[in-house]
Amino acid sequence: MSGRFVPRSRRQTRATVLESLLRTKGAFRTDLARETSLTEASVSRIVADLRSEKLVEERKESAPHAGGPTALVTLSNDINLLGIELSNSRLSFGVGNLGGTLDYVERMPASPNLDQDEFERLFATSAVALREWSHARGIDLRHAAMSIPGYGREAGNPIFPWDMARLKRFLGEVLPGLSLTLTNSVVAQAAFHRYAMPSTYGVEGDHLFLFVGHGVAGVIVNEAEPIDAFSPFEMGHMVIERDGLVCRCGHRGCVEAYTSLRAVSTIIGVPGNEILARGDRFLDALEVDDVARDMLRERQFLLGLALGNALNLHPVPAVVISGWPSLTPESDRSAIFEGLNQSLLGGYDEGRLSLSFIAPSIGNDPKAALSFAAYCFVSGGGLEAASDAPAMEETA
Amino acid sequence: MSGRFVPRSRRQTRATVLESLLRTKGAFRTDLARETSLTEASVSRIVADLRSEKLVEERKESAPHAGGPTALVTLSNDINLLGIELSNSRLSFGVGNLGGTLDYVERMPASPNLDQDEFERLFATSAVALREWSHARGIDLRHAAMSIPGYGREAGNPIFPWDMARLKRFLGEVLPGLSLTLTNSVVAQAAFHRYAMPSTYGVEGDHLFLFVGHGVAGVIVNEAEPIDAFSPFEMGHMVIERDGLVCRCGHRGCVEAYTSLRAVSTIIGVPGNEILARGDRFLDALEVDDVARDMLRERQFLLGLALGNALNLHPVPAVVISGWPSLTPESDRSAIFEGLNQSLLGGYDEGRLSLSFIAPSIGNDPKAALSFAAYCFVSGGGLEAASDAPAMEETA
DNA sequence: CAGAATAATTACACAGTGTAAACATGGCGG
DNA sequence: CCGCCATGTTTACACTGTGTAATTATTCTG
Repeated sequence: MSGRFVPRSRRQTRATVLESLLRTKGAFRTDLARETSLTEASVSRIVADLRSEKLVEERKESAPHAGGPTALVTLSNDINLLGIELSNSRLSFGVGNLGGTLDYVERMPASPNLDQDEFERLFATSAVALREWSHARGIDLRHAAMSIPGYGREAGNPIFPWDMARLKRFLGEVLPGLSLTLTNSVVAQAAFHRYAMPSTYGVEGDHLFLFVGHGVAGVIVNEAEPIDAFSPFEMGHMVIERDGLVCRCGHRGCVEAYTSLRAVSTIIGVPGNEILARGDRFLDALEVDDVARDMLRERQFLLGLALGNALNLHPVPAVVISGWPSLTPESDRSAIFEGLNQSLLGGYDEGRLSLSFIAPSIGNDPKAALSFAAYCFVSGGGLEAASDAPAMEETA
Repeated sequence: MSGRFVPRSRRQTRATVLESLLRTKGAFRTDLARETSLTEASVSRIVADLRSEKLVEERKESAPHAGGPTALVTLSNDINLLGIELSNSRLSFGVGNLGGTLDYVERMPASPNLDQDEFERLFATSAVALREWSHARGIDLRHAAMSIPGYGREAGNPIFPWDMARLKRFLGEVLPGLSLTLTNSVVAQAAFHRYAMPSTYGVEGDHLFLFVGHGVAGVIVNEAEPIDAFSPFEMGHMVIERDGLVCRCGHRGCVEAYTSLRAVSTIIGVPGNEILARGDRFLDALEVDDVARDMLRERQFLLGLALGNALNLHPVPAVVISGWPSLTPESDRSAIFEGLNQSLLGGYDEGRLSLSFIAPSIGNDPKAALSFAAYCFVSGGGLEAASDAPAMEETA
């Protein structure tokens, strides 16, 4: 049981410490030592290192009792990162710090079918402005991350069928000297929830975070693992009804064809963004009739059915759903549980699966990409990408 | 790029070396160094260590060219392990060595509903015989593994709903002083394929190994990861047909209800084990009529559909199917591809997904459990479980 | 302002590593 | 048959990150 000697690389320990600070937004050395499973001696050495590099700061703050810790270690706010976020409706990017504050934002409407040429045209000019802005302030960007819906499939991205090598090359040219990580939007969202939102949802531990928006996808959040190991969970194209509704992917009967924002907006005859904008009471606010309401219940049933199927393959103790179903009244939403009950092995049981809902967060782009950039920077130990270990460029 | 200094624990390096030897069935030191990413100096030290503990041996064997390696390092064959395998039709166990040779086997018929009391009665007497046998030969067992279908679910095992704590306690009492690992049957199968079969199937790299037997389950084999990190892949209870056939799990429309050996045997009116026994030409041999044959095609279509759904959630570049579909003619089997084509995102494409079939291996129990035991022993560095690091008892 | 309580730093020993030099082995040409 | 050559194997050494334990610093309490 004695914590035996298992040294890690310099980069790795630094990463552990920095990641802990990013998550907690500052901690005393004692707590740091506990969280990182290092001795206080090691923490002391590492913090001294990081401080000399101006990656962390210490603010005097004493505990209420005698002999408590004297200073709170926090990440420096002078580290600048770039986040780029592509979504179905817009392209946004911004510069911010490790605390998640955005200092520069630009958002441009974009079509769900934005092609790569258009993107390059759009971004090229903005990138010049961005560079001027940073240059004027003497800001140098330490890392950049771009999140893309559907990113990470071997088979290519079904939503934005871009050439990733070309994208990297392009960004490398437009933002010279800046290390960049591409990632899936849901992974970035997970980073956002973990690092930028103090405690939006009450789920601790491993869980599935599922988005029901234009697509139906999520991410398995494994607390014990680094975020870049999270696997995007593309549930949207599970066929649940043979010869069912036609989906944009070309198949029939996909979950997405039934439960996406687009499908819902067809049912109630209201554009998708308006549904989200109405928030909690959209069914009432939009005067949805009973027929449509029944259909929405049915759709939620199918969502539950598919979710159960997915959980049979990949069991997790908790699921958090974000999207339009989070905005329906509990009585309608119960259809999800009914669906779950018909597919989840052993049936749905509160004790074994905790299912919760959070309101879809809209309009905070590109904070998710920024959070992910922060994670990337930190998980590289705050060192330049070059020196040690395999580069993490290819992070999915 | 310079291979920086990242020491690992003694246990870990030993494990790496031993695992490599287990997989390759012997290697020259140079190759070992390459495979384990250690320097030859380190390999030298570790091999010297292992040799002094009689875990490995060196056999003189020189290369055909000048200055080649002089001795082949192999695992010792004097290390004895116990494998216990529970399946739907029998309970088997045996003692063997790291090379996979069984020196003692006992197989007992058991019902698919074998309950824990019966198991304990069955095993208790055999365990005495086993202990006498080993004692007479001065054999001491270094590790034991038991594989159980459906093992590893948080929610409990739907197939053998036993109390795992009690099972461990029982085995601990009947086989005192023997360290034991429980695992899922498919994980054990993966170990068997990796370590005991030189190259049964031509798949290299990550893949899904899918069994279609009494249940429909598989395992994702991730070459880069240790076997105990493999996740069992329970596809059998994915609901693919709402209000479809009743499944033994109580739900309707599960894959298993359509494609399990039991379902097939119902269609052609022949017991499941006979189907497998007939091998390659069971359709002809059993004089299956055209109606039944069409149904089997349909069932394979559903299997493909479900597989596509599963792969959407968890993409892998290759799938190997073992079970009755492996025994059907290619013309019938093509239905699987049709099903895949209707659910797999982007459709089925040879270039992106390699799907292959291998004959179901029957009658080799408990070799799979033995292979897994070998893996466990080796991945513990061949050290007693006590000393270092978190115990690996809980391996799923 | 002394004492108590805890935090933070530092000296030390240690384990596992890579580098590079020394040593060993077997085939080949003379 | 012998020395050379090419390669494999071992060893001496320096280095890094670690934990332990002793030392020093800080802040509250009485």
